[in-house]
Amino acid sequence: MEKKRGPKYHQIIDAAVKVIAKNGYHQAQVSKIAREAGVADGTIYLYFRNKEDILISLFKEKMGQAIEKAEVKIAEVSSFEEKLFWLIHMHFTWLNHDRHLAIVTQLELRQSNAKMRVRMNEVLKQYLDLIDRVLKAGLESGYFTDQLDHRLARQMIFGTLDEVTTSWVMKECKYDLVSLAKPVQDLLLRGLCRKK
Amino acid sequence: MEKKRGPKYHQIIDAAVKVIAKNGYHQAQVSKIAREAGVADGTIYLYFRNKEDILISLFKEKMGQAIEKAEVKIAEVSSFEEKLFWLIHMHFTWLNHDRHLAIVTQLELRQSNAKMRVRMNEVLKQYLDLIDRVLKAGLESGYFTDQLDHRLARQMIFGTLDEVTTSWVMKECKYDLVSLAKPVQDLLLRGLCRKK
Amino acid sequence: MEKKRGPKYHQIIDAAVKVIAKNGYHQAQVSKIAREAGVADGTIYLYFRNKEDILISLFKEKMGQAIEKAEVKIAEVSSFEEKLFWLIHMHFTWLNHDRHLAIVTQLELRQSNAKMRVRMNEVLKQYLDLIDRVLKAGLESGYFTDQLDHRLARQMIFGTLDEVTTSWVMKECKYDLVSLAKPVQDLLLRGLCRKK
Amino acid sequence: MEKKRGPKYHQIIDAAVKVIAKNGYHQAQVSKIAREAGVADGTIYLYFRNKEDILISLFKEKMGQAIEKAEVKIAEVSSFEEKLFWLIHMHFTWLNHDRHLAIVTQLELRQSNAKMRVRMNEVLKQYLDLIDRVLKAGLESGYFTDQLDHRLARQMIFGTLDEVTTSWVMKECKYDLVSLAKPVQDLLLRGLCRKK
DNA sequence: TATGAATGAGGATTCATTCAT
DNA sequence: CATGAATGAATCCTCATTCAT
Repeated sequence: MEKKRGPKYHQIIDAAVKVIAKNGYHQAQVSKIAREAGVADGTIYLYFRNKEDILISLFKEKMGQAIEKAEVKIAEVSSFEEKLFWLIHMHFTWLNHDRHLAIVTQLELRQSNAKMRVRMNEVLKQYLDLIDRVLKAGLESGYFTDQLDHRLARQMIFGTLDEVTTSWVMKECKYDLVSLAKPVQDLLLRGLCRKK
Repeated sequence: MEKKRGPKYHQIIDAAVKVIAKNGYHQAQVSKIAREAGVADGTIYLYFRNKEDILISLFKEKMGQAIEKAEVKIAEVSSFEEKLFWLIHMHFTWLNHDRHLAIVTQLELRQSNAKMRVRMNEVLKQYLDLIDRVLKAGLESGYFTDQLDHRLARQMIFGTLDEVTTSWVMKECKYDLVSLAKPVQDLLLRGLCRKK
Repeated sequence: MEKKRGPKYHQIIDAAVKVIAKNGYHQAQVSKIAREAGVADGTIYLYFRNKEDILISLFKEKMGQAIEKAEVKIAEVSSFEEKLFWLIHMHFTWLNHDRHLAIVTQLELRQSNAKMRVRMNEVLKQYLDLIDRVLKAGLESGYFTDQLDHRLARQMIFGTLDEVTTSWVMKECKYDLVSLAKPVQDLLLRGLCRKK
Repeated sequence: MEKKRGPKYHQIIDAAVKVIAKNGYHQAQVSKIAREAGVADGTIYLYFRNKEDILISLFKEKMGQAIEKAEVKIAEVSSFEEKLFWLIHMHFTWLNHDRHLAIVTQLELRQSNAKMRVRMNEVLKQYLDLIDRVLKAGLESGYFTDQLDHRLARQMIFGTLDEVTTSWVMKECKYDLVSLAKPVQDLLLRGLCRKK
């Protein structure tokens, strides 16, 4: 039962983002999302298999767009340092731009159950793959050798970006996230060590 | 209404860890926890205000113990590098040792609602403070200068530890977490850069 | 959140009367009422805010109808004695006609908590106002002067009707209540005194 | 299993009155009564079979005392009018004197279930018998003839006293109840009719 | 396509009562 | 006599999903 796309598909996803950001994950009932989207409760089920499917689709759509944009930008630059910079920059720009979405991905969607998070990780996989490709560029350009544990490096990058973003959201997005791109890049490249 | 401590207090907390790890957050009914603890449902409420209070107390107890142990160990060594190493080592040891607890803290407890997470963050605050103290030692020893953004550094450390641990849990704890302490320390200290 | 009216609204109220009369106030679970009404448990909540709201609505609906009918009849006659007679007659007819309702209003609904009784008193107020209007007619027609304490008179009338009805219900409605209308009117008008 | 009397018996009953008056019937838990009485929860059960038994005993003790006093006073006077007056006077004096008890008997105890009210009615029976004896005196003295329905007369007297008292309690005992004895006697004797 | 009324499963919590001490 | 820790039964309400229109 493949569900349809149509104008209402995105209408419902955007309504979901808005409703979850405003009310929180556990107070985002299907009927509220339907009302926000301006459709009947039942209509939701013409476009999505179930509630879970709305959230997965939401994550897939939004994340997918972000990854695509990042990929394009990263392909435009050649050095590892620049690629890493733009990875961070695009990540921050993406969430800095849509605060509702930031709340939803960093705080609310994490309350979903284990089963859903497995499915969201499948989406996240593409992002991790992108990080891997950036790292591979670093290896190939000789920026570092394979003494560097690839998997750990990826986890440090992702973990840091995620934590920085989450902290920003929990501080109610009071400061500019994008301006942190450069210092974060620097931190990831050189670590805590600052000896000359 | 101050609740009692007693042998059953810890009995119930440990039962909660086991039940949540096995069944998942949303399938961890009070009656299941009571049965696992070998007490009546009502007995739970002689020791905890409500279900939420069990989970908060669980987090507080377990996290508290871990932080205490880490603090002791960190105080025993003097250099920044060693302090950082033991911070990581203790973090990994803690969760490597109790896989049920790892599942609960890394995956299940994150499904709790906003109100609960605020209260859990209060506990987490102590851990972040510990990281801050370690970083301060680095600053004072001249390992790095205050050109390093303290807050970002803390977020990198915590984000990395958290992501490494979560990945390990999601890989079903198939490898030894503690053996990652050294490479992670190295990664955090020197960053991705490996040029000599 | 204004609740709907519809055929099911009255269906549920009538089911509540039947279930409460048969099982008693504290044994009248929502699921029993739903089953009796032939709807699902959840449907109840499309028509009523909560269980309390069913009971308040029940009282309001039934009492409201009775008061309206009594008012019409009382307006049709002109003398104070007749007005009083019809007040009593309508009161007795109302409950004599629906024994389940009699049990519910005289015995079961009185077990409700303080908050509910305050709300039921608001409904009862309309009935007391009706008694007051009847008494006012007696005053204006010169049947009695204002040496008569209005409030006490109302309390005697209401207290007597209530006690007569409750006694009848507790005697399991074994005799005809309506036939008591005339003797009760006589008693209220002339008191215990029977000297000529 | 006949329960013991002792100093704590009355201590517990008085605690029950106080707790019910302050917290309401449904918030008067056994443990609250025990605390107020200064005994352990379990001690209650050395003196009473169960919670119901406390309330029945409370009603029986308090009502019994009131009836006894009323009987003595009524025996001292000879005319029907005087006997009726003292019946009313003693009823009002009793509750006017102990406002907590008034709240408990007029409002709170009525929330008890059908089974309990049957048992309370057995106690009340003695009071109704007293009214009957007063009425019998009226019949024998020729104050009225047996054209007067005895049962209805009793219901009017009791219903009126009860309603007057309940109204007074609901008005938070703001006026003096005892001063209503004379007007109520007058009302019951002569009815609403005031023509000469 | 779209609607929205109807469904019904599922769980935290209270509190009267017991009984080992 | 007295204690008080422990027991465990019992129920209202929400909300994702369906299906007749």
